[in-house]
Parts: sequence; structure tokens; C-alpha cells
Amino acid sequence: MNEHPPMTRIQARNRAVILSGGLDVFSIAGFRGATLDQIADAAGLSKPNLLYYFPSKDAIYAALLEQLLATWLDPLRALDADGDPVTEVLAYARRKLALSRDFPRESRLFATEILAGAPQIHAMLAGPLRDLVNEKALVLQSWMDAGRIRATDPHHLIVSIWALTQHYADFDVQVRAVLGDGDAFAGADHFITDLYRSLLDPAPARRL
Amino acid sequence: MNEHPPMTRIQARNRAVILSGGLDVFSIAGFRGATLDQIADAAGLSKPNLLYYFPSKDAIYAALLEQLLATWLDPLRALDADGDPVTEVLAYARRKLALSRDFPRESRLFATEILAGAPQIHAMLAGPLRDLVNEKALVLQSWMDAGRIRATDPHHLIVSIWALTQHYADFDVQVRAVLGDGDAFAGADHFITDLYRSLLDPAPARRL
DNA sequence: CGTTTGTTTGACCGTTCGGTCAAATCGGAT
DNA sequence: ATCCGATTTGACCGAACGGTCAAACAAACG
Repeated sequence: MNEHPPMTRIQARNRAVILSGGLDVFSIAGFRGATLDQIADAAGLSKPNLLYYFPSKDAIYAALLEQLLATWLDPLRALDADGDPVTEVLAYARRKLALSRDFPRESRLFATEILAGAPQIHAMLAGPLRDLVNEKALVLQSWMDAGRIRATDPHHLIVSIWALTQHYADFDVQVRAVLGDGDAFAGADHFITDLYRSLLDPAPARRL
Repeated sequence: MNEHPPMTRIQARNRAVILSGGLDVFSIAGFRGATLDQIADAAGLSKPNLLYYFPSKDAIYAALLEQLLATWLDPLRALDADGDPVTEVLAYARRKLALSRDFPRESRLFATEILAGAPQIHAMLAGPLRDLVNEKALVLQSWMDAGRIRATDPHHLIVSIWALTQHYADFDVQVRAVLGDGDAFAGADHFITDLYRSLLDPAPARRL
């Protein structure tokens, strides 16, 4: 689409720190609640310097969403129709959970955007995301029809994986207050694996 | 605590519409992102009139959180140690889901507050909520020890119910974009029941 | 060295923010 | 009808907002 002119090291570095600072602030306060001064402070730059690298607050936000959406669907895309059904679903859930663990700011940015009504990314939700979900739901349905996993609603299955994995990043403060400050993700990984195995396994070999 | 002087019908009505308007705006934009003008507009009152009934923007927000927290823990409190284990957990999950269905704005308000770092309600999370969760986790653990439900992590079990039920309110825009504009809660209720029954039932009588 | 280009910033602008206030209006009891 | 407290609002305030700009500064190159 847009070909970038060659970028100096200073440009690359400053654009990076601005995006990181913007991610810090937007992911906590949302678009409206964030201010350029907060972002400039988080980035360690002056406000006019911010606007030397990005034309506006909106542009910073848009750049963050763009780089987020570029990889957000990858875990679901990787769900392989030719793999072992239970293994594939569990691997998907664990990939998504790892994404929440490793990129909690991105997860929260996504959450604030959705909560605000998804003004910027609604087209992506109703387009590519919807198509991808429908495609993978068909895969799940075919597995269910073949008796390889237990029959349940494939769409809600996918949504439930989103809900569970997002929650540990987005509601981090609440989870830590209740579970303590230890690593909640380790326990979450184990629980989620257990949960979906027991849901999907067609011939449950319990009590191992 | 604070005894209210007798309230006229006008006062009762205007305080109500202000809180409703504030809920509309805060639940979408968060505290920082919301403006008094937006709230006044949503309430159908002028901005100075708003501040005749509430001393400040913070006071409106605090009143909303207070009335939210007053009932937020009720579904979990109602989990009965003397009831049938699977029935009790499923009933809790369904009560929580009903709360998301019937009070989506309150659910989103809670979400924005948590995402912002829970500056107003952190004490409640680390205090009453934590205590309640620990208490109910002990109940779940005793059921597991007695073999009445399958053994899994009780804390993560509770957190997962929060995650799933909140999601249908908080990520409503995304859910609707993917599942269509129909009633997602009906399908969610069925799926969640299925999910937790298969996790918890100690002697699964599948294929009914 | 000088010059050119890229980078940084203090000062500033118009607008919107949360909040105030005096004056106007309303409503219910007498 | 009159009164008095309750209610409503237009006009306004200082602060913070997103954004601009000219001038100062740094880096690269001959």
C-alpha cells in the first residue's frame, strides 16, 4: 500500500518508543481518556516531538491497532483441519493464552476499543474475523459430525476461548487481587487444558 | 452510614436519569473518556443541573460503582454449600450470565474500571471479593475431596465463570459481529451449561 | 569549516474540559 | 394569590486538551 521512505535509526527508535508509550496509555485509559502529554511522558519525548513523528493522536492509535490486527488472528488461522481435533483445539487455546501473557497491553488495547463500540475496527470484526470464525467453525463441526470430538456449538466454543484467555490479561488487576500476585497464567494454562479436554474428549479416560 | 434527607419525586427522578445517563457514557468511554456534557445530554438535563444533584463528575462515578458493588457479589454469595454440587455451580454460572444479559452497562462499567487499574475499587477486590472467593473455593474443594465433582482448581473455576459470563456483555460488539445480531445469550447459556457439566460431572452420563 | 538536512522544543492558539454563580423559573403549601 | 424553597440555566472561569510554528539545535556530508 504505502511505501515508506528509508528510515533513519533515530526515526525507527522514536517511532517505536512513541508506539510503546501510546500502548501503555491507550490500553489503560482508552482512546478518549488518553492524552498526548501522557503518551509523550511515557515515551520520554516532548509533545511537539511526538507530533513530528505522527501527525495526530488518532494516527498513533491507528498505527497501534493496525500492528495489533496484523497478528491477532494468527492463532486461530493456525488451527489445522488435518490435525488431531482435541490437540488442535487445546493448542489453539494455549496459543491464545500465551498471547495474553506475552502481550497484555495489546490485549487491553483491543478490549478498550471493543468496549468503546469498536469504532475503528468494526469492519474487521464483521469482515475478516467473521469469515475466519465461520471457516474454523465448519472445521469444528466436521470433527463433531465425525464423532472425533463431542458435539457442542462451535461458534460458542471459539468465543469461550477468547473470553477465557483475554480475561487473564484484561482483568489482570482483579485476578491478581483474588489469586495473589503469583503467576496466574501457569494455573490458567492447566485449568483451560483440563476444561476443554473434558468438554471435547469423545471417550473420556478420566482419573489418570 | 449517611442518612438521606427526604427526597422529592423530582430529586428521585433526576438522580435516576443522571445515573442512567452516566452509566451509558462511563460504560463506553471509561471515567477519563466520559464528559459531563455527554452525561448531561444522555440524561436530558443541562450540565449545571447535573451538578445541582451531584457535586462532581467523580461523585456520579462513585455512586454508580457503589450501587454496582452492592449487588455484584450476590450470585456467588448464593452458592450453597448444602446444595447439590453440580447444580449449584451451574446455577451460579447461569445467574452470572443473566446478570450480564440484564445489566450489560453495569458489566461494562466494571470492565472499564478494572482495565483502568481499578483505582476506585481495588480495596474491594483485595478485601471482600477475595474473602468471598476463598470461602467459596473451600466449598468447591470440599466437594472435590468428597468426589462429588471432578477435581480441578477451584479458584480458576470461579475466574473462568467470570470470564465467560462477562465476555458476552463486555465484548457484545465483537460477539454480535461474529455470531450475528440474534440472541447470543440463549446459545451461551446452553454452551456454558454443557461446558461446566462436562468438566464437573464425576460420572458423566453423556449422550442423553 | 560551512551548509544542508533532520530533529527538538518553548511559546502559543483555539477548543473543550470540569466546575461556579447569579439570576430566572418553577412548584407546592398556605 | 402569595410566598418561599426547590429547581433550572446562560454566562462565565481557569485548567487541560490536541495541535501549530518559528526558532534553536544536532548530524551528516562536502
